[in-house]
Amino acid sequence: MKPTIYDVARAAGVSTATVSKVINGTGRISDKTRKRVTEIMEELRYQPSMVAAALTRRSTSTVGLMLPDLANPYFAEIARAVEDRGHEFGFSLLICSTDNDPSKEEKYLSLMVQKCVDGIMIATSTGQDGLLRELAEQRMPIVAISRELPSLPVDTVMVDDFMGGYMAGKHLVGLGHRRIGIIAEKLGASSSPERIRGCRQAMAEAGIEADDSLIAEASYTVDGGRKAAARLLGGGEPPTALFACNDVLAIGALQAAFERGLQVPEQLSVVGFDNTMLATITAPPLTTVSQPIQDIGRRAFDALLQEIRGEKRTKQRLVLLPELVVRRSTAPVAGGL
Amino acid sequence: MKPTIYDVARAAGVSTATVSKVINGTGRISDKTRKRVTEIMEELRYQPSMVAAALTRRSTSTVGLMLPDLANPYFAEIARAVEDRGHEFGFSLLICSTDNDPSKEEKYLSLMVQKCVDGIMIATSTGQDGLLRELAEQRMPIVAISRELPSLPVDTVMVDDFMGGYMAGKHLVGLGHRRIGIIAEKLGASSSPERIRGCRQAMAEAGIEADDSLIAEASYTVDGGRKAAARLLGGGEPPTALFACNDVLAIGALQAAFERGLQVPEQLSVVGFDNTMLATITAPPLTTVSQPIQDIGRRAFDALLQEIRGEKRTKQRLVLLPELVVRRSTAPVAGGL
DNA sequence: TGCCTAAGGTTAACCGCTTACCCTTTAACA
DNA sequence: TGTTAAAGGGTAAGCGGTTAACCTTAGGCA
Repeated sequence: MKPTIYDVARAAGVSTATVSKVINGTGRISDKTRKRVTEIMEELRYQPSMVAAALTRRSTSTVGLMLPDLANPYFAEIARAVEDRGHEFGFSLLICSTDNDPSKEEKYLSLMVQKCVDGIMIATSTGQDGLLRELAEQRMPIVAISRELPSLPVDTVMVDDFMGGYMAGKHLVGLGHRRIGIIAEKLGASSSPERIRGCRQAMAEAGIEADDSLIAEASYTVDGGRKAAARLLGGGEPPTALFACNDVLAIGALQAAFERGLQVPEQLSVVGFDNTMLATITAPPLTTVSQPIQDIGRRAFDALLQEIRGEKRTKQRLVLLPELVVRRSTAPVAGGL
Repeated sequence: MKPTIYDVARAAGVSTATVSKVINGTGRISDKTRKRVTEIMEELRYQPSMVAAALTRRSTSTVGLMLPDLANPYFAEIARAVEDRGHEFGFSLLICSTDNDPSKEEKYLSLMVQKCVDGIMIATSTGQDGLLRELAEQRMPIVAISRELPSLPVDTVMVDDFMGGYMAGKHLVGLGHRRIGIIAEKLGASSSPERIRGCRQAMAEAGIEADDSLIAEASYTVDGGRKAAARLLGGGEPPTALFACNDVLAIGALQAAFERGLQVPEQLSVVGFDNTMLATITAPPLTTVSQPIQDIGRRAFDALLQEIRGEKRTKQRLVLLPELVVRRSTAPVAGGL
């Protein structure tokens, strides 16, 4: 049987209170006693039970992380960043993949409450009513990552999607493109609309009229991107450049181009978004708008931690700047400027 | 304040024991009482605390998952598979990325013990002494995923690495290749050696002599693979085919080929291993040995669950068969057979 | 010498559930 | 009518820690 604090106390000839104080470095304990207790703990290979401690402390040192799919590289990278930052402060993670399924969201949210997480990070577009709203109103620490939960009193850490879209658009316009297709995620609550708006702003500044026939919706998969791109490229007057609202979709676009025998970037430029590791391994490597994923994960955790510790009075909204990473999937429009 | 079981009991005019029985469906409770208690719980929005329950039940319904890096697609996919299977049975996951750093491994192992996980899944090559051995000997449920822990009494779920290597080798040999370079992970305890052995077996059967100058070690990154491939391709009599011990390394090989101006597959064939999503997005798409990742995750969890429930007497070693997925990165050797 | 205080511990209640065991009521049955 | 037993629920002792409050001792100081 695993030794308990009682075993340690008995062996050391002290009370459990003393042992507890030694473990936590609280209270006043003489060096002599501290040393003896420490030795006994070592000897018994004692590991304090965090679940018992959690019960009295009313804190589990665990935070929940809800995301659409852990197998998606973007979210896996986010999760890793949060994990690392959390561990630095002694927190561990309860990760749940929702597949953007509202019923799973609700179920996992409830799980997190039952497991008594100290706070929740949400990287999934989610219903803003039901349990989540209830929790937010009860002041459960919550931070939204990369997606907004506009009607809820929670912290938000995200990238400037509009600016990112603008950068992508500007880049393409600068290369002389005037027919620019856009591939967007389906989800209403996703970040695509802002990215699109940004891209169109850049186009508008160059005097290019918005053309809704140049926007295609896709499901959040490579294949979704491929099909959407195929639709755009198969149209009457096909675009010379494609802006995909994330790297996964951009990869689909690359594939669609390949299938039509279009050279990238000579005959078609492609820009992605996120700058996941995927962008570095495509051929050609993908020009993309880079999200500071490490930073997002870290800041999001830090914000949550402040909430947990009650160090904050007001909800904050942190918007980080994206950066354009030019690789080899974009080039001046065919035929020159 | 969150309502407790006492609040529910009081409001329903019953004892906490009764409420507990209603929650867990144990004991004998009349329909009338059950209904009343259920209604009160709903009304109070009561969520039972799993941490309190864990303390008395001595079970947290949580399993630990140790892997090298959650941001690595292969492990992210494993994690996702385990997560899904776990949730089916009411278990959640405590994920820790070790970066193959022995000190982190030890630290996270200790964390898992303190958090009282019901079992541990290890997908990281790890020191087999220290805490892990101790736990294994104390019959803590443990299963090794994809890597063996030979000297420890634990269950193992893995793919037949030898066979996978053999399939890759056979495929290349069948295409007429005779100079086949191999890119291996560095780590001693990794699965590379078996994969290499399999590949060489296939070569030997074709009458090709082993040539150690055709093996290059790489760190587990795209860049590592790129450098290793560059070394092999830069040699005196360069190989016409490359077998990389995983997809990440294979992608590096693809890049190295591109840099040298070698056409894949016309001038160089490349085979990977794992069949992660990466293999589908490279250009050309990667021929690779497929691991049944879903299956591995699922089986591994099932084995662990059996251990946890004490339904098993003997340790088992489950070896799944890989499958060769031929895409477009391999072709008959230049110059024909 | 007497009083005060700091140092170093101890006591015991409590955290929110679970569960072995016990008690009461009622119906069945001989 | 008395006996049993099943049904339905209550009692209370933990689970392994934490912590407020309290106790004891000894040194400092007037």
